[in-house]
Amino acid sequence: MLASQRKAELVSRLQREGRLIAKEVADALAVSEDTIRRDLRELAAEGRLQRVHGGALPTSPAVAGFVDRQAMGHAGKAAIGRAAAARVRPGSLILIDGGTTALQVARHLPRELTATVVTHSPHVAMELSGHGGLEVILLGGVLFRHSMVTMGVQTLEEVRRLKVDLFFLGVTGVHPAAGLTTGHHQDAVVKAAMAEQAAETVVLASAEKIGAASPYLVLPAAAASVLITDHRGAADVLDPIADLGVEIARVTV
Amino acid sequence: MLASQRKAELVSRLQREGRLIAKEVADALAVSEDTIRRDLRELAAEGRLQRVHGGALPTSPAVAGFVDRQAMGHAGKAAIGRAAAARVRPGSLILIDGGTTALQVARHLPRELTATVVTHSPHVAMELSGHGGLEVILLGGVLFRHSMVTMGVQTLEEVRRLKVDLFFLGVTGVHPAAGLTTGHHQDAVVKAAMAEQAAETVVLASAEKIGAASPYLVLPAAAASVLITDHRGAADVLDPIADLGVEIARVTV
DNA sequence: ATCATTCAGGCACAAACGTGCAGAGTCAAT
DNA sequence: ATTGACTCTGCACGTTTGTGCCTGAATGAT
Repeated sequence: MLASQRKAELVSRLQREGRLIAKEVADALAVSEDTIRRDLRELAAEGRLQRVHGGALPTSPAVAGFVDRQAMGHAGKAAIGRAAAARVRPGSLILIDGGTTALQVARHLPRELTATVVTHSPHVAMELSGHGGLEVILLGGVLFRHSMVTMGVQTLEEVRRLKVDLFFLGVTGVHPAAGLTTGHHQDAVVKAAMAEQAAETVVLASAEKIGAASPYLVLPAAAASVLITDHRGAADVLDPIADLGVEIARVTV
Repeated sequence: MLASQRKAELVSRLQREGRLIAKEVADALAVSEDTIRRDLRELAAEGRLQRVHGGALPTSPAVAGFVDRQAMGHAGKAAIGRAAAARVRPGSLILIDGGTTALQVARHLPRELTATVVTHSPHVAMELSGHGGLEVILLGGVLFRHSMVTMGVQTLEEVRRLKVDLFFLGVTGVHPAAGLTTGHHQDAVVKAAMAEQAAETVVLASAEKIGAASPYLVLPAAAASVLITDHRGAADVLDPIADLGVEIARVTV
């Protein structure tokens, strides 16, 4: 493997995983830790990542608030994203929600995958611009700053014209009684409309969202096909949801 | 084997495998590494690949290509962007094209400006997410990788519903006879539709585009209201355009 | 406070590099 | 056919770069 190729791989891994551990990647790429450390040092000098003891972290880029959320709990979200991406079948039509967890799904779609991806998140769309095999369709509408997705009647109208195989839904609360919830009214409406058009809805929920409830209902919990989470607590929190017929997929960081 | 034939083979291999190792291909093509190195050096000089220690890598397309273009000639484009942004009146409804120059317009919009911005570029939309006073409307459609804008019937349909005050148009050629031109058919159609809906069309053209012509016509030069450029050559290149009734705004870096 | 891990810098070796040069081939003019 | 100019290729040379190992210092966890 070429040195510069290895460096590119490091950057790409960092973006996908949200962190790098020198020892791990040295092992994975079959070179010495010294070499990795040198690479990391040089990449840090170029400002392409931030060096920390034991490995490296991303250099926080542009959109501040959004990125902050991205940094927190990144390892778990990356694992959820990876597990979710593995469920996409070649040739299928999928819908990806906005938000940091859904963005991780986009990041983990295989480079060679051939499929059509619909999203209302410009962030997701741009992330996928590097995937040559994908057709990316962006839903229009009014840009909603907090979560960086488009919204409004235009978005709704476009969603309602679709019929997709798989919808990756991000929510801020998953509760057996309160259902799948989010913090914004309009957001809830759009998400619900998306789920309506999908054969299967895959819910992405990092650990802290399990058992939580936000003000606006997207769907009753039973409407989900699969729940992917990195929750590692007692099983009894998830059992009531499983009892509703939802497949629970637990991932580990 | 002919030298040029060998070079073509190198490029094709690189495309297939994503990387070239000098030693490997020297072996495979039964020539010395010196010869391969020389070939790679020349191909790199032509910009057909990127030379690295040990071999070569592709000049990364898609995102990288876009970023590269962003880097080049940015001083002039920034000045154009600033001058263009100054023309936006508070409370107006404006349309911003995709492309690197148009992105500079977005960058230079005053932070406190209150207005509505419509764009088909997710890049522009994200750039504007920091401007609290703006309502940002993103046009949906199929994402076109080369210029990172949405396209297709959906985009066109949405454009045709609009009536805007100002349209900032980016083109790759400005010529008194050939008109305002761009390198892609669909792109030209969308740009034309946008201009159709705008009371005024402001053309953004960095110096190298003046006097140039690309294959697809967007509009006749006379259809522009204003041309903003950092061209500093003899005035006689711009005079024929001014004679068509187009206001010429020259900026300096 | 102790101990394992991680780090930067130095060293040595191998691989890859650029350059200059010479032989082989091509081409056009004679 | 011969000549001379030119290009392409491989080889030899000394230089640069990348890598792994080592050492002593720094860091973080216990």
